[in-house]
Amino acid sequence: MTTSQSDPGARLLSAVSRLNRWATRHADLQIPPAQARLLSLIDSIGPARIGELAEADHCSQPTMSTQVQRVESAGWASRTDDPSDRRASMIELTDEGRDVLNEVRAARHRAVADVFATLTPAETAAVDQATTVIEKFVARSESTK
Amino acid sequence: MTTSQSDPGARLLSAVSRLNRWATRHADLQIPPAQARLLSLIDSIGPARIGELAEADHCSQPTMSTQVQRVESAGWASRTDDPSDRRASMIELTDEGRDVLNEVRAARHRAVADVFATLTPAETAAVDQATTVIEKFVARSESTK
DNA sequence: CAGACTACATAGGAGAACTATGCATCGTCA
DNA sequence: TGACGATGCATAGTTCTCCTATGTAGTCTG
Repeated sequence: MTTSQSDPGARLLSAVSRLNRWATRHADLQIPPAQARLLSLIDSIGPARIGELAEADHCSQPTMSTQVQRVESAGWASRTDDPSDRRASMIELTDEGRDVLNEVRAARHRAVADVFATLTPAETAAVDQATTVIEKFVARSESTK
Repeated sequence: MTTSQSDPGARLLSAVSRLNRWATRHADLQIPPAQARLLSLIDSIGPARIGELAEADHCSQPTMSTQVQRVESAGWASRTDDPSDRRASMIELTDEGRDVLNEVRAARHRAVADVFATLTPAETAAVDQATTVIEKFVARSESTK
């Protein structure tokens, strides 16, 4: 007997959790996943404060503090004082950080390449559309708090 | 300056990692995410051995051993001896486990409900298709090893 | 300008994952 | 049939990620 599995939302999140699990194990990132996510985030929302990064990543501020310290001590990001608020500082990628991020993206690409090759054109299109919707989904969920 | 972010595969995995992060924080699951994932897995592939579960979840055997012990001691799964191999045992959901799983699915549904309400019909359709493709994706990647 | 608020850091703990390793059972083959 | 490698699982120890609670320094406001 199987419990009901019909709700689209539950199904999506379940599938995403599983794909994420697969990707974490399969894509050989060289760096911890959370740090890869952070580099990608800094790259996309530009120089930002710790609090802004935490909100955008949907994690707590202390968690982001720690992660920033890690990527900073690895030399992948740097802080500059926020002239308008001496408590805060702006986090941005270093050149080395950008290199690492590009390597992360290459690794992700390599991870899916084999499977992508087996997809039909229609499925490839669906994946592309799916990605766009998911990106919009996460972005929209920020305002929904 | 922004590094290139055009590769479909890298983009998909990045988006998925972010949505998963959002879901983990936002969906109030009551139980740890890995255990939720395990209940869902046991439900979908039926009574199975630890090794089979580990492979299907793309995790190591020791990791699955520990997780099974947790859901077992919580009363959500049970073991029965595998008659054909005394080293192994079959893991299956208990009635209570099914109840918990249904609650997990309800929580996931609640988590996305607000955002789903803001999607256009076309986007909803895209999400639905996306889910199907992702499920296929993960399933197919099993054979690609 | 005192007190509330804000931005970040630190401390401490739980969960999830890994590799390495040990033990019991299984299968096979001399 | 009995020894030996292979297999299935458990345990140990470590790393990473994340949380809440709390402390501290800087900012704003009545």
